[in-house]
Amino acid sequence: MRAMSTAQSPPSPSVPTGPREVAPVAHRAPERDEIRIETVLQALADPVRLELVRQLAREGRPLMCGAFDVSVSKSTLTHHLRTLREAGVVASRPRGTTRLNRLRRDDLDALFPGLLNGVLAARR
Amino acid sequence: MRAMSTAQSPPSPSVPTGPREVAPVAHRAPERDEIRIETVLQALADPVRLELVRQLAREGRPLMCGAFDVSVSKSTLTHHLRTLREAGVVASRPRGTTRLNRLRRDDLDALFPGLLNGVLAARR
DNA sequence: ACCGTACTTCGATGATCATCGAAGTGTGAA
DNA sequence: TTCACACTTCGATGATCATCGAAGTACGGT
Repeated sequence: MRAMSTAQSPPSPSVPTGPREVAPVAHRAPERDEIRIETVLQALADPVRLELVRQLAREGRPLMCGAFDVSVSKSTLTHHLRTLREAGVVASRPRGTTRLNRLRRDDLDALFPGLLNGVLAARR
Repeated sequence: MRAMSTAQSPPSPSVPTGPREVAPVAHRAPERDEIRIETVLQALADPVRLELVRQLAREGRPLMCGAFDVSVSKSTLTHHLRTLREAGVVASRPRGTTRLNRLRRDDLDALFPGLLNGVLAARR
């Protein structure tokens, strides 16, 4: 659904690109000033998602979806990464046929100094 | 239910005080080393509970249940305070006919340094 | 054009949870 | 003991959500 995606030309010259209320990309992430603490905490509160954040922090570099070591299905992993992305905890950009997920340390540290370090300091 | 409560004397001298597996008080809170980050984040993730923590931090002293300014029913407030208590975020002790709720800053700062400050630093 | 890999979307399902009112418990005071 | 106040427990309800498999989309290589 959502029409053929490969089409890059709108059906008619009217409304050339549209008002573009949200952004053309499917994978939206909030700007820094749009990140809300409730959403971030909600995102971090899930054990699987917390583990994803831990692995990103431990590796210290972006990871593709398939590189995470969690015991959930592919679709569930997508769901969790989307939750983290929409909360502003991670950002992701396509890399060939895969997708690189990056921990938004700078933004989180700027908005909630100490939060991420405190969470990561917790003993397993 | 739970038998007549007014009875203060156990039925028999055997098992004078009992092994007391869980503690005689109804309001249990985890010891410092029992506090888990997932539970704490889960507790902080709710908007009402986050507001309770904010008010406790702002006042800088224990507050009785009735002193919180939130727009939920009495029973819902009890539910949220219990969630915070069982997560280890607050501690509460009876004070006459009321109950004083205290933010467990020391324990949280020791376990997850920076977390609470980061959360409280978030702009409303 | 075709295939395979990598990820996403969809719809369903079971579990958890925030919410409430009503009824219960406990404490201090009259 | 009786009352009023402060809080808790209970049971119900609607909402959110983690989970999955199946089907869809996108991209790079052959």
